[in-house]
Amino acid sequence: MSAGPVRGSTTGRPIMVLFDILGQRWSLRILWELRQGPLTFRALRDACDGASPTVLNTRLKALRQLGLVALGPDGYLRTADGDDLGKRLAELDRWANAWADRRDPEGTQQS
Amino acid sequence: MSAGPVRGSTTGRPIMVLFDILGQRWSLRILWELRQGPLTFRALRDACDGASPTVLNTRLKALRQLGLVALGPDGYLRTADGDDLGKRLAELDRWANAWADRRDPEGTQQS
DNA sequence: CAATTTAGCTACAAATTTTGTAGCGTCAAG
DNA sequence: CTTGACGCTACAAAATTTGTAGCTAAATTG
Repeated sequence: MSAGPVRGSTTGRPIMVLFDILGQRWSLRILWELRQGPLTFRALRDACDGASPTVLNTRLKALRQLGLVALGPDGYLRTADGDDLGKRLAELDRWANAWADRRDPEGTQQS
Repeated sequence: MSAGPVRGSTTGRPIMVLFDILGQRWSLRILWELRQGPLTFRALRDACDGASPTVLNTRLKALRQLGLVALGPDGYLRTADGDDLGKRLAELDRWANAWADRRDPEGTQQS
């Protein structure tokens, strides 16, 4: 009943469970892109710079198992918990903007 | 002047820069483990379940470039910004605990 | 001074993850 | 019946991560 290579902590500490999933590519992004309502698998893929369907599906499965995302009639959407977590990401967005400003007040970026 | 395979977004949006680094294994964990003061490279390695020195160093380099972590006389430590970000992780910890409770009120985990 | 310890960090092959492209099976129009 | 959109799988190539060994430099010990 073992299921392949073990990744991440086995302690069961909630924060570690979270780190395990969020520390994989696209997890944070998926949660982020779902902030304004449901997206179909394909729309989500597009929103995520065309992440491969393989990873996308793997992540969605994991996020669903953790009860953060669900698949509804209109596509994938965040659950209440996922939305709650998503709000933290919104705060992170605000923080990141201030942080970037602190590091580069002029905003030296393309376009 | 290109530097190998490109990873993550090139938009320069701060939140994406953050997602890029945090969405790699060990990044969140490193920031987390540094919450109570400096740790030497080796101590940090131990704290992170023995993450390989290769990745650890790669992450530390990136985190230093982003101004989130620095190397002081007593080892690695979070900068003011890193500490600021770290506080969000502490909130995330609290959230994660409540979340886990919601999902499993009995707390079916070892010790 | 020489031996030991501790530090940060590099080398490198094996293992695992991620990418990119193609396409399947289903279902609802047209 | 054809078309199009849906969720999703297959699979090989490319990139990342792991694990172990060990290097160089600076303190510390004797």
